[in-house]
Amino acid sequence: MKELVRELVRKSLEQAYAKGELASGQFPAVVVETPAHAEHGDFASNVAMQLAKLEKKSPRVVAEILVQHLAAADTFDKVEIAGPGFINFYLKGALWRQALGEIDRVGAEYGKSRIGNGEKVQVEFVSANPTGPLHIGHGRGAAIGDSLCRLLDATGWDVSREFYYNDAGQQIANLARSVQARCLGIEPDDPSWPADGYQGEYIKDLARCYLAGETADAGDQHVTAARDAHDLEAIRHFAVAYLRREQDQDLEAFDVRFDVYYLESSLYADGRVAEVVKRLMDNGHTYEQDGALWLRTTAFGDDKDRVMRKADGSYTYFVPDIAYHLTKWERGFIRVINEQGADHHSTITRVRAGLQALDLGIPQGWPEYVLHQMVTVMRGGEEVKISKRAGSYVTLRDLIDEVGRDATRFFFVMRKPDSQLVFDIDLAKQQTLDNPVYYVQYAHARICSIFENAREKGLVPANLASVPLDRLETTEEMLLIKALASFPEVVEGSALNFEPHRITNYLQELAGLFHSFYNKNRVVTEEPALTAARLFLLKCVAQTVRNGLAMLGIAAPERM
RNA sequence: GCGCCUGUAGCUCAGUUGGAUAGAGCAACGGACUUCUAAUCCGUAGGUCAGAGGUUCGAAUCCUCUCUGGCGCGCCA
Repeated sequence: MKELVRELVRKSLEQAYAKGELASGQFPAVVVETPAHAEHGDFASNVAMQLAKLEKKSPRVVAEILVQHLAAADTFDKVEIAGPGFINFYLKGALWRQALGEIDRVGAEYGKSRIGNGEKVQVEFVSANPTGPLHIGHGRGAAIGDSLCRLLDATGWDVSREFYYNDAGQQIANLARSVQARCLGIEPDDPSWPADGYQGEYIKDLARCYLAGETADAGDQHVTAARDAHDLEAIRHFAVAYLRREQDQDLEAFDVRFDVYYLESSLYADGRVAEVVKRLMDNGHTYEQDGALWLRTTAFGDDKDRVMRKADGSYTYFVPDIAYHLTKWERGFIRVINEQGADHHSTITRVRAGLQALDLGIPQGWPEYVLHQMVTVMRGGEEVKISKRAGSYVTLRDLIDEVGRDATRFFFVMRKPDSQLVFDIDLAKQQTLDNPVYYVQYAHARICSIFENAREKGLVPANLASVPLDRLETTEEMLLIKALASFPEVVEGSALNFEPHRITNYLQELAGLFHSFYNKNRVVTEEPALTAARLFLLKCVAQTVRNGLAMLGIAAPERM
């Protein structure tokens, strides 16, 4: 719809220029937007103001010229010049109503587009270390990352979801020692408790399962516990598989799935880490100092150089990180998006610097990042402190169990990733009007209930051809139709900007418009034509709500 | 100290990429069910967009500085 107006303005510019009424011949990109106030029309353009300087004419004069050349009598009810030089467009109602036919025709596809052109894009998200259960921060990452994937998929990208397991390195050694300590009956306050050990209760459970000889199945790993408290390697192996299984189960409960699980350990096993180190050295970007091998990341925008290989001979985490991202490049992902917590933002510069130092023609800004800020959990008006070490924190599983999957997902994506999120458990649990997710779902359920009522009266939704759409003319109906028509644009903006919260905002607005409509207008009336038209409108509203919720991985219940 | 993010109504937050009179929800107050779900709706009140400069026809939005809060600055990941 907006594109239609844009095109007409563009033509009008060309006309005016052809007739010599515009001198410059330089046209700015035509901006058409939806004004904040309805009295400024359905759409407005500021081209006249942008052109005024070039043309050395007042904006209103330029606007006059453009309006004269606007060949669109059958498109607009009214076109007027307002304020400093805006051109306001009032579309014919019939044109708006046509959008309903489109929604009905494409159904579940409504809102989707092809702007991604089938290009491959990889989204890496969650990527939690297998050292403990998923906590609330991972939850936000999972919800945002998964919604992002759904949005990119909806806009025509070929999406691959990836989870990177840091199953090697220092912290896994800490994990193994912590479990071993528990196996030996050592408590965290004991002097022989390992430094930097993980103190959580789950370590105790893990130790018990290990000693009991249980089997942990995760992905293609099937590890049976060796039961020997002195076999640190066996403990490590079991602990990683055990915690991975726990995480997989949590993610499944959250309805988040991945296409690829990539193991850090495999980068060592297949020699990729060694290869990367060699290449970086051959390229002359490294040097030795204090017994360690350094990468000159300052040559690529970092504020200090980074150690690659420690004095003890092992690699720091960011070497496998570079090797890992190199595999993404080699796997043909021109676009890669990493969704992470903002506390890891310093890795961005490092990973990009490392990739640049490989001299393989990888673009400077590759990969892209979406960082989400920290989550604060409130319960009973008080902040719940999160401390992994002490083992006291709210897990993702706790949340799903307590407030439900749908509310959890909605709450996690309803703020833009850039802002910190206050997760109010009490609010999310409330099944009342305060809770935005119920507000939206209720709109859907309510429409379904109206259909139920209509069916009981023998009314079935009619075909578009036989529905007198021109009977839809009240303010509430027109507002609903216009909101429905803007959905594809919202989806596009949401996907292109990596901002799923635009969808939650849109859905709350749409639900609000529906509830207003419902309270003022009766759907099932004595008048068959009007009833048919309104049922058709609501069919489109329900479809759009369903489509929007689907992009967030949230259910649209028919009954509540 | 340096880097990233943030600051909008009492609270939680939007704000269509620079547009016209800054919007929702909650909380407060006042209304609406013999009617398809009142888990809803309607109305009232609430603002120096952290502050100061700058850019221009036009700034919550862009630039500079100051201040607030969060995160990060390891031979941890």
